[in-house]
Parts: sequence; structure tokens; C-alpha cells
Amino acid sequence: VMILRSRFLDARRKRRNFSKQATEILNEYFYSHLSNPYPSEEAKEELAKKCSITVSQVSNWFGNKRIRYKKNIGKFQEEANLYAAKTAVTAAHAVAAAVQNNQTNSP
Amino acid sequence: EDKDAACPPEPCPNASATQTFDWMKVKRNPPKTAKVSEYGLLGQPNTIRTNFTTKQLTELEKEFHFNKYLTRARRVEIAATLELNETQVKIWFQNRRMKQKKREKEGLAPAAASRSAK
DNA sequence: GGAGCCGATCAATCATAGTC
DNA sequence: TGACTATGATTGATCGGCTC
Repeated sequence: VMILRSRFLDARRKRRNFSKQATEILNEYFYSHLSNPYPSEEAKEELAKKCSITVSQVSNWFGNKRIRYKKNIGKFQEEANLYAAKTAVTAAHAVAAAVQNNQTNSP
Repeated sequence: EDKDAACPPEPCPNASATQTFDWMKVKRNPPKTAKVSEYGLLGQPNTIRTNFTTKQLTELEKEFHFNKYLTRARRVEIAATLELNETQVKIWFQNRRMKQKKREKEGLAPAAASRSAK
């Protein structure tokens, strides 16, 4: 069991969670693009700026989010609905939202 | 439109509001780091991620600082010395180059911000 | 007709921060 | 306080695209 735990000097120590608003922004993007949550390089840069984090961190966040989401979709259902209600982006969803809006306002 | 409020029977996979998109179904093929070199007895493709030892990483790192790119000959040599596949050595160098690039990119951008301070 | 490279990504794991 | 979970980072290896 000479498995050298050389990892004890990893740089991944001392990590800090992103701010609440940063996570909010990332989640909004993720769930409003749930059909294809793969932001372009430009989109990542924009998100990075908004969140005050690096582009790599944005990439890490999406990478982790995608994997963990599909690993256990059920666990994220609540979160998904929360953000889905908060934002609608795709044309299809925009239309659907408009329809719902009309329904509530037409006798 | 999207309201399938009723579907009691059937374990319909289409849950509620969110559906299952293609990216959620993506599955990677297991690593082909097969060690079938010797005997085809077990022939188990070793479907697990290799853990490089400190010694191996140290040597690879040393070589990388000497040369960012490997020649075929050097690769064979290193692979033999470290008991790794040529592919593993090749991949390690590719990943190492990308890592280097990432570091340079992130190591300069933040510096620019503090430059205007003085 | 491939082989190696690049860029992005996956997937497993690590190590820590946050929660109870 | 010590588990237990959530989360950011690392990394060997894959996928698709490109060059030669």
C-alpha cells in the first residue's frame, strides 16, 4: 500500500465558494439553456466578468454542473423549476410563457 | 402545449417541466488502457483511470521542462522507463501543454489589473 | 489512412467549505 | 463537536476536428 499520497500538496486546497450572486447568475444561464448548457468562449468570458471569476472557473462550474445534474436529475428538479420560472430564453419557451400569461388574463 | 398533466399509468420518462436532452445521455467509452500485452488470460480492458505515481510524474515533469514536445524515440524511452504506454505518455504531454497554456493565460490577465495600481 | 495535436469535455476523485 | 453533504479544482482519458 505504497500508494503515495503525493496529492497532499495539491493546489486544489484552499478553495472558496463563489458568491451567492455569482452562483445565481451561473444557474440562471444553466437552466435557461438546459437544452444545451455549453456556453461559448465569449459567453464564458461574459459570465466570468459578471461573476467576478475566471473563465476557467466558469468552465469548471459548468463541467461540474452538467455532470452532477445528469447524474441525478431528480435532485435538481426543484432547482430547475425555480430557475425555469425565473427565466425563459429559448423561443419555444418564450412562446409557452406568453401563452400561459394570456391564459391567466383571458376570461 | 407542454402540459401532459395526466399520464397515470406508464412510467413515462418525461417528468414534469424539464425533459431529458441529449447532452444528459452522453456516455464516454471506458479507457482503452488495456494491459493485454502479456497473456490474454483475463483480458480485462482495465476500465479505470490510471493513477500515476509520484516518481512517474516527477520524471514526466522533468522531461517536459526539457522539451514541450516529444519525439517518437524519446516517447518510447520514457514509456519504457516509467512502465507506461506510449499513449499514456503522449496524452500526458498533451494535457501538460494545455495546462501550461492555461496557466500562462491566467497568470497574465490578473497581472494586468495590478499594473495600473502604481 | 493514419498519427499527433488542439480544444473542449467527461468522469472520477480530491480536499475543502458549509450544514446540522 | 464530528459526520455528512455541497462544491470547486485537478487530471487521465475521450471525442471531434484539423493538419500533414
